[in-house]
Amino acid sequence: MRLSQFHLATVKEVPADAEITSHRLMLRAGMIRRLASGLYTWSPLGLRVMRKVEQIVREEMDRAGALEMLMPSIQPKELWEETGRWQKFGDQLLKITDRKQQEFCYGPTHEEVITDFARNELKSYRQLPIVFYQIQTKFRDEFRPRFGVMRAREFLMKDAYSFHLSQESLAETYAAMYQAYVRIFTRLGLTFRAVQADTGAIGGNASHEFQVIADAGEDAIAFSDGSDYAANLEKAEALAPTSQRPAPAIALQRVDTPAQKTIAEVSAFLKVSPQQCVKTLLVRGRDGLVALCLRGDHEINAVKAGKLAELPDESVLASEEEILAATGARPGFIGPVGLPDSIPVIVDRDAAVLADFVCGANVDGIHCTGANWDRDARVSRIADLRSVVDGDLSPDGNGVLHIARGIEVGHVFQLGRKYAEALDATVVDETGKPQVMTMGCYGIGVSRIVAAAIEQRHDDAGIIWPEAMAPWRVAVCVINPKNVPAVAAAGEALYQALSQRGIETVLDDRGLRAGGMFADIELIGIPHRVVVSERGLAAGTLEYRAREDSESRALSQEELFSLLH
RNA sequence: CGGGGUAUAGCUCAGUCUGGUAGAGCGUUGCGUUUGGGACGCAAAAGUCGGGGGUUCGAAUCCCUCUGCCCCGACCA
Repeated sequence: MRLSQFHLATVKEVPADAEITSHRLMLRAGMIRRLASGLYTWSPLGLRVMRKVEQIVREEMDRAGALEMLMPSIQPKELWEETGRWQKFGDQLLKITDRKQQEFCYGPTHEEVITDFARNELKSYRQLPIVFYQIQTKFRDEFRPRFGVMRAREFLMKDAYSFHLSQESLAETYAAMYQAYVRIFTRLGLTFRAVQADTGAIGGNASHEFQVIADAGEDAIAFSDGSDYAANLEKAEALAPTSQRPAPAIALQRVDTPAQKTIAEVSAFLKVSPQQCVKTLLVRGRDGLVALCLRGDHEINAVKAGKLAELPDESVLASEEEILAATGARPGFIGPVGLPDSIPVIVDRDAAVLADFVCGANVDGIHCTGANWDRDARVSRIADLRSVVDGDLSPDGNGVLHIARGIEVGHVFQLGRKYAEALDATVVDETGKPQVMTMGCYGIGVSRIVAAAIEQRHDDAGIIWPEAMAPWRVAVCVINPKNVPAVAAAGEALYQALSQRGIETVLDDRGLRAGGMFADIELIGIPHRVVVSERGLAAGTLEYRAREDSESRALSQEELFSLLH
């Protein structure tokens, strides 16, 4: 490609509200332009990068035996009512009405459509297992679109769905897809981690997220430094402490804490560590209020709480009025000592081994010291309630956990029979009896990968693409070609020679001054740059610089070709 | 959904408090000088000041209303 024939649209200024690096750099490089909230136009430059990602995804899915197809982006309401998701998906589902007043949605995902396809197409167990996939635009009406294409409403996604007669078959395909994902993200040149994920309300058997490690990531992940263990923070188990609870050593006392409500305030005021305090959360259970007790330095894990039998899937904190009515005290002074018997007290494993701890006294302005379980406070049961923290032991017994930020770019999921059951997707088995199929689903956020790569690889000058994602591998920059015909000719010849060797090359023949040319090429992240100049021509060398290097070096044409081979 | 902010030239933003003929930088066009890290000079084009309503002799500026966009919050005791 000759840049003089291309629409390169770099800009110097970017809106103040473009907050994260990848969003700013994509705008500056002219890869995307915003059309409306969460909607972006991909320029020729941006699309070149997205197509690179798409192609690697496609090749690896094909290699893994998945079959590409294409489903409509618009889906009929009736199908979504069959699975109950027309209501359940909520406001993120963009609903549309056609001129006949028939209702549709713009697909946020395609379980309904593919399962409908499968129930019509698949009749016999002999056709299984089978994996279908598509690469297609999705729409989710996000509550808060932000960070450019990282959390856009419209985005490009690869979604795959597998169909099986047995759980064993699903497990095999799941493993194959997992391996395909490892290949994809490795080929893309990204630093990533496959982490165990919570299966959520769908309740499948296994799920992994593929997370690109980056500080701007929206997800927290926990990983062991002594093993392969890695899990989403929502899922990571906090091991039970090995120590036994000490015997009570001191008597229960009530002390005045007139204005100390938070753990930080109480522990500072009473000169005890937060680890020696118990914090109590009152939440609305399935049947009245429930108390959850944690060590003062720990945080509640909402997903773990949601799995308790006493609580709904999404627990909600009690209001100040409810708390006052139930305990006689305001938030900040609640504790397990002297709670009404009607409120179950569920205690985190770590809080349960404390003795002589500090907690709220259920009287405004008063806390207890020297409190002890059983002697002073009921324990209905002990559970894992908290999020793990840096330094916790790994649940698999090997190493210590660390916390990192990640960007979720892929998700593999053993779905089970939920959708096949709802849509009655069956095949006949060896005995001729109909069996509901078992399913898996496997997603990759193609457009998000582009942003995630920039988040992971950039410097002050701009983007640093991994070779596999770069819009071009090599840029040939010619200095002052208009005044020096020999330089123009040499640049053209080098461009032809590289192109003929199958090396994707862009020729910067715009005739810009050197500074402007270099700034653009660095901003758009081309991995290799070659400068053709009067100076180099006289010396008989080319000036080469890798995007990641800070110095140029002189190469002969042969050396350049072998380097780029 | 709750709270806050914002909307002015193609882009990024001043001007609004204190009403009085619409501004800058970047970009664009033309001419000239330049040509190895985002050059310089001269000239030029370019805005229903988000929409509607009101107050006023007079509104980008004050008031009401609608819309778009952005930020913060949704697990804190």
